[in-house]
Amino acid sequence: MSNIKLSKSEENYLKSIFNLSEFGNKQVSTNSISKILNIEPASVTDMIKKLSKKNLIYHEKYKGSTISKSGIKIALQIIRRHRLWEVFLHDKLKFEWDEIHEIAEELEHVSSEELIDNLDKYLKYPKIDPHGDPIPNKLGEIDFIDKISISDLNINEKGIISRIINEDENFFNLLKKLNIEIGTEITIIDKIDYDKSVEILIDKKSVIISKDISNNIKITKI
Amino acid sequence: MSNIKLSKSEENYLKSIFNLSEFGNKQVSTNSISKILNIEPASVTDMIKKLSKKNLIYHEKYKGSTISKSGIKIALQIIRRHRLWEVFLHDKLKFEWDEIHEIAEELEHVSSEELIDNLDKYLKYPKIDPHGDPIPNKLGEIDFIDKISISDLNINEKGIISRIINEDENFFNLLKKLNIEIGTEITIIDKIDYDKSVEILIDKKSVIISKDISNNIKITKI
DNA sequence: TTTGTAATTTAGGCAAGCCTAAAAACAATA
DNA sequence: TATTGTTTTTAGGCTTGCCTAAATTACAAA
Repeated sequence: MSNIKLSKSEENYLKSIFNLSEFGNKQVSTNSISKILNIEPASVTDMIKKLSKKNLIYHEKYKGSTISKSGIKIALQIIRRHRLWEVFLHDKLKFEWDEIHEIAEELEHVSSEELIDNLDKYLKYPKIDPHGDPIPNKLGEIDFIDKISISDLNINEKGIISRIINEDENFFNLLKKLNIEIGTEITIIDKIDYDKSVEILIDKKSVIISKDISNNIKITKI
Repeated sequence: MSNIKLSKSEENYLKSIFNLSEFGNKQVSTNSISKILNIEPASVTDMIKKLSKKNLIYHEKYKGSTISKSGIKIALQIIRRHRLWEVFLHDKLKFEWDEIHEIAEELEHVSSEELIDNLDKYLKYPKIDPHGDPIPNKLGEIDFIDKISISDLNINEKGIISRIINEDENFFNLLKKLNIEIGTEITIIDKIDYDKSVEILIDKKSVIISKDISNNIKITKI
């Protein structure tokens, strides 16, 4: 069917639009795409026209863009490639958690389907990437595990860190310092109303983390 | 020093020029580059100017191009990336010998030095790729093993297949049929003067291979 | 309802990498 | 040496993906 080979740029736009649309449900503004990709709005408009013509997105002038069914399908494949490469870089090549994103950003555009399928097999069909994000399978199916934030737990409840959203180096270093990684068990000790920060127990040590930090860490309640 | 990031195109030109120059020793014609890359001579001239300005090659108008020291250095790094990916694709992802070239052609342009070094380590610092071609190390050093063709052996002499030059699918299928791969031992039974074909013994079976085929197979004498 | 501001689009331009057609240089040989 | 054919270069053009500046539209507040 739609086996059009997309350019690296087109793929990046499509992926960004998909991400901004929250799995295809929201209309996406030209400005938000511009900000995420660091490309001027005028250029974004150009590309929007291009992707519209290919029926990968729908666009209403001055209103915003919606990603189409086939657009979603392709976006999920790009995300699949990205996350599989992240697993490879982390598990096999022993890259640190914060170094993998940038490299995977390049590798994801190498578009051999067979390559990705063989990689998937080689990695034993992983379900999540090193950040805890779910990996779409060959068919684009993806586990939407409902994840909650640390601040959603009540005092004395326990959870396991399951996903880390922010990907930058400083955030990574902080987590390292706090001994937080995917799989770490935490217990809520206290919730501070004043600034919405949370006191949690990790490895028998208690730390207070800000609202900003806890928002970037998803957990599974246990 | 020269840590200029090259475009995919520039890298491909540089690699081709290096290959055509026989390790930097020969002047390369615009036409030969054009043929290898399937790009019109006029466009090749454009790129030659660009690479000259960057001092990666020297160019004498209407005469030809020579690759520079720094050009060779970069070309060897590109070749290193290519061959390491080929090892990965073949050994780890279990791709067939004839499928790896095209994919490696893409992967070689992902230009993280750390990625390649980690890959190298992960693959346990391989010395040759699946075609038997030597892999340059991090410093660009490469084993120039003097390899001879099948037809260079005399009757009754033995050799081990050490390098297969032609990379296309038909050639691959032929080799498969003949049970020829890297490491296979052969013995020369007869050399036919008429068409320079050679009769060889493989796996206790004798076959006659044409000059064209034997030229594409290098061996190590034993 | 008007008006000001922010978001978006249009218009025109630019670099990279390719192309074709034509001109210039070189090489081969009559 | 002149001629002919091949190789290389120049000139001008096109697409992609970006840019800036200016025009248009949407929206919110007065």
